[in-house]
Amino acid sequence: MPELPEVETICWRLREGGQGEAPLRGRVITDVALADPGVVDGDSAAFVDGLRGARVQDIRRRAKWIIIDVDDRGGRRRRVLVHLKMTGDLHVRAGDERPRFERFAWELDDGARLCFTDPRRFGHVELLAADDDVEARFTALGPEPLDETFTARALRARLTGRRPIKASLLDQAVVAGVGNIYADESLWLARLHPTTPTNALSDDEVVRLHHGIRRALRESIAQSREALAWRYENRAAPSPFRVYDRAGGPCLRCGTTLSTTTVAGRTTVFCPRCQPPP
DNA sequence: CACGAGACCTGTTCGC
DNA sequence: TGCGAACAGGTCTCGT
Repeated sequence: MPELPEVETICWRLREGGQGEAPLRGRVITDVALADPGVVDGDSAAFVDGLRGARVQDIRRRAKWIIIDVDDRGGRRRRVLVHLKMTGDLHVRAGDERPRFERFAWELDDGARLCFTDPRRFGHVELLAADDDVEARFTALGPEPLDETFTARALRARLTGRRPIKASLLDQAVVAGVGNIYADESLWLARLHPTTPTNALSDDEVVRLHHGIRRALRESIAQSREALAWRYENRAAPSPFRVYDRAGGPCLRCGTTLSTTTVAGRTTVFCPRCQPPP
């Protein structure tokens, strides 16, 4: 499921606790339960052994990656990278719970467990070597769209080629963390048709797109509880999204029926009136 | 080189 | 109600 706002919210939830969960920071991993060794990149035995006795120091996000800093039982700083891909989730559960689709879990010193669940098994986890440079893993990623340094000018500089603008938004080297949902949300806010050639955007359109990306992501993080509840628990609740999953319904701005098309192989929803073809 | 299609997996939803 | 087909938020790899 997760794009930048959902991954950000999961990191926040793990860091701060809440919703019945205790904060993960400071917990010691007493054991590792590996229900599906296939989710571990690299040596799965080293993953289990390297984390046993480790203490969690921090949980961070870069693009759609979750980075967990731990100090292993020898006191060395190690990093765990988790990518949730389409259907992964990471959450703290009571010690006696065994969630459906659990792939691995860390048994914690307070009796709880950090569970990684993923029905589709696209997600992966990796324990980096002690001397591995985390940042080096992410050099191909574009800027964080919510950073102060991500300006309209910075966006413009990366918008090259004549592929559809939606394909560019899905490219993690252009903007890190945007996926199919927030690409559609951003383009609707910017009133841009998803197939507009990237290099045909005017300066004004780039400014609108820059604004749309940041607004869509910021507002989703702010409403993250709703978004998560909608995603995971209650599809009957009102959709927190402006166009995603609303095909066939009315545009929230002009009432025109929202259309779908396929761009870059992905289902794409847009308003044919607010977002006229290029 | 740039771009799109296919592959990776499996659960859920849709249509007959 | 049952069953197969279509579809799903991401990212790599490969072929054109």
